[in-house]
Amino acid sequence: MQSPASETELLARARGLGGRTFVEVARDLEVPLPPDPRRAKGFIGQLVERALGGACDSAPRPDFPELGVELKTLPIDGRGRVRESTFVCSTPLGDAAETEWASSRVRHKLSRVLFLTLEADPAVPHGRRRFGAAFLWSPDAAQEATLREDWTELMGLIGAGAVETIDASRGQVLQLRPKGANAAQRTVAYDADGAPFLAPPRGFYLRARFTRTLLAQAGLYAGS
DNA sequence: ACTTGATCATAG
DNA sequence: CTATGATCAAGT
Repeated sequence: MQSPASETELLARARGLGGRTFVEVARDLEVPLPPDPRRAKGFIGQLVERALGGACDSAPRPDFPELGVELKTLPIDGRGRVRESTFVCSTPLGDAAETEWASSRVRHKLSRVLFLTLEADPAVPHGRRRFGAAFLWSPDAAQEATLREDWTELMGLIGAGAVETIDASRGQVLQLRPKGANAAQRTVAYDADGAPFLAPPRGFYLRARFTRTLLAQAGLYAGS
């Protein structure tokens, strides 16, 4: 699959997946669908990247580098509501931690996003679940201001050596949560005096409450 | 129903 | 180990 030449083409391809089941798309790409979804959490995301002609590696760049577009799947429950938060990127805890919102990875990741909704109703067998609507999003002025506030607060605490005081309840739309293989994983962080210590790796996530508003903004809100 | 903390797979 | 892709599952 060639990479899409424009946003229009990318969006058209994504919309072409709408209504199709996971098994159908996997079969077309000649990749087997893992038998146990619990052990294949990111599989559908990877499948969609391939189906749309995006980058299939794990390089720290947008999924569609020429277009500057990031692809995110959005799991939707039986009532049309977003079920899960959306992972954005890992959180820099090291001595080279970012200090400017304008050059932050969060801002770059979220500058242009293609959301593809998918069925995530436990009542539907995994293979029979279908892709849904797709829409492109960039933060408007108010959304960007809120993201910047959250990011600045969280990174400020990290810069002050207080990463361990941060829990997932902080942040209006952006939150910090563990992001690792398990709770025992550690990465290097720095305390207020600049001394290194080991801390669980963290990641930035968009709250489901927030992506739900994006769905509504796109005219796709099906909940009550 | 919803959130928070924990976890799973794969590539380089 | 870090990055990518996320969802699971316990607690409230």
